[in-house]
Amino acid sequence: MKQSKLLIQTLREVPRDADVVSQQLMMRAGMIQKVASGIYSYLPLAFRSIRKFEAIVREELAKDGCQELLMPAVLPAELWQESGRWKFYGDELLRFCDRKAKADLAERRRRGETPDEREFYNFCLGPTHEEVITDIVRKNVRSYKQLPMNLFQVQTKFRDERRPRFGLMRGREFTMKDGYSFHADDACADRGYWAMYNAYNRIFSRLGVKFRPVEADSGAIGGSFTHEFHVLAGSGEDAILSCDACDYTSNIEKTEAPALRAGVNEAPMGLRKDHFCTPGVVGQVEQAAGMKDAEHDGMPITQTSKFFLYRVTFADGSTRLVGAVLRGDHEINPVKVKNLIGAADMELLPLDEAEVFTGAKTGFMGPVGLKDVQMVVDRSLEGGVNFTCGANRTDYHHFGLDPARDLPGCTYADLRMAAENDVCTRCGKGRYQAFRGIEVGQVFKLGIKYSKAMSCTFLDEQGKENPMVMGCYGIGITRTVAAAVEQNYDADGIIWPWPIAPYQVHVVCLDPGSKEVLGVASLIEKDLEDAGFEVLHDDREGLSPGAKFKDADLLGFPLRITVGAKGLKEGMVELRDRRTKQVVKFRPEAAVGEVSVARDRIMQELETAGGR
RNA sequence: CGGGGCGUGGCUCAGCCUGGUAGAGCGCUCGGUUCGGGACCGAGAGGUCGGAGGUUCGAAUCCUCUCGCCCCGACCA
Repeated sequence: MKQSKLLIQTLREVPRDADVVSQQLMMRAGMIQKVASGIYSYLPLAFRSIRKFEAIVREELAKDGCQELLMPAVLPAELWQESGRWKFYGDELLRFCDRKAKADLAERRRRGETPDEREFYNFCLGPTHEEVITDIVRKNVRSYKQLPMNLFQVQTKFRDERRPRFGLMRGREFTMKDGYSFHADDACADRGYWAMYNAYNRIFSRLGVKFRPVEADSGAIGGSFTHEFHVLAGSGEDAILSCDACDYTSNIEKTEAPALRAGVNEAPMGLRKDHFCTPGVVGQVEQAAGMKDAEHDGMPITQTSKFFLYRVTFADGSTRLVGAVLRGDHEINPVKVKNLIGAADMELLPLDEAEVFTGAKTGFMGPVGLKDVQMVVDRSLEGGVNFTCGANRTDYHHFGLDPARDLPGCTYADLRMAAENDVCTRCGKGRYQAFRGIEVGQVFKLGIKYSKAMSCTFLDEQGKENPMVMGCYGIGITRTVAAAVEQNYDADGIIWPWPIAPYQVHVVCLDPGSKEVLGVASLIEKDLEDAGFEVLHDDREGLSPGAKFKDADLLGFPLRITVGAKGLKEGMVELRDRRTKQVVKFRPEAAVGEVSVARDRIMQELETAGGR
């Protein structure tokens, strides 16, 4: 491909609204262009990478007998009402009405009524396709003999994010591979789950990026389990903890935190109310220092406590106040609290309400003496005594808190955020290491949530009707490509992993004005293409070598071949590795051999560096 | 949704405070000189200053409303 004919405009400067590296580089490299907030056009170079990643996904899924289909992007409200998600999904679901509903609405208005427009919405843009696929399967699959079945599509999805950001990584419109499996029983669904888990490992290994499968929170859906696949990158939104001794790797939202018992060797004292006064906003350090009496001249920070008041909402709509108590030096993990309570939704009680309820300013709220609050206590405090806590009186703290005595009926559980260097709860030997990750894939055992709600059933060997057991499996295609950039770049630009590089070799002709030089470059281009390599030939005239090199670095194809009059005087051209910057000189006719060797080396490096 | 910021040629920005009929750099076109890490000279094309209303003899500039975009937070997977 001749670069002079390629639709591309590289930018020297960073577009103002590009905030993350992948977005900056991909915009500067002329790969993507923003059309609206969170909505992008994929220009030819980006589209090539996207297609290549899709091809990897398709190939690996084919190995597991998955069948590809394509469902509509525009979905009728009825299906979503049937699963119950029409009400549940919130504003991320972009809803609208077709002309018929619009006419009905107009008619009602003409009659002077003021109907709620939202009630006329009868379609949405699909953010995911459980409903549609379940509808398809229930209409076409009746017998256990047809199961299991695994179906997927690669499709443009739309989620109306409140705040689109990070370019392709959190856009509103994006390409996703979403797959769904249907099974006759739980054991089969588990096998299907692990088959996809393995397929995803193969996919991301082939992609050539560093990644981790991590255990993730599955929300309040009981009995289900899930793994997320994360591309490791410093700019990742998710925190991941991974044991340095065993395989345990999990999203920090879910990571089990070891109980770090404190206050267990203390002689219990009574609860000393309003024991010390620390005017102003008080931190844990001041709390620790304030714990003084005849036996104690201050206490370690591990003897302090902190307190959070949440309002939780249950699936039936009822609400309750929940108080969570943690050691002062620990961080709360709200997901753990939510799951422990079994809440559908949970919010930190707004500060003004909390102050009215407890009668104290922030920093001085505590669990003692509050009525109608369900108390949950982190297990690090279990069996311990002589903690501090807020006194529910501004500027005052209690000393001598004994949860067992002072918080009757409280529940102990793991409520804190695990931290780097905590001892692993699985093996008890290793310690957690922290990573940042970009979630690019997820495998999820759905169970019978949708098949039950939508009557997706089959007849088993006994002729008995059962709901199918389902799994769902997603890969954010466009997000993965962005994540690959996020992980692979330097000061000069992108460094594409070979498997998804838009082109593999960039032939840079420094003197396209010279027939001889251009001829050699074109010959190399042809030889390489004939040998199966993907080549972009920078044959643009009137640019200085420096400008061409800068563009080549920015575009970041794995290999660059420089063809210039200077080198050709000695009969040589140069091959340069984008990542290592190493250069080898060779004769033009040896291009295919040199590039093949370089490719093999790069792929070798991917295997050892990528994946686990 | 709360808080903050920004909308001026394709891109990055100046001009706004203190109203007087629109600029620079990059990019693009043409001609010429250059040519191994973003060269130079000359000549050009390109903008209803996000939109609407108002104040004024006169608005990119002041006022009001509105739309869009970005950041932080909340939310979400």
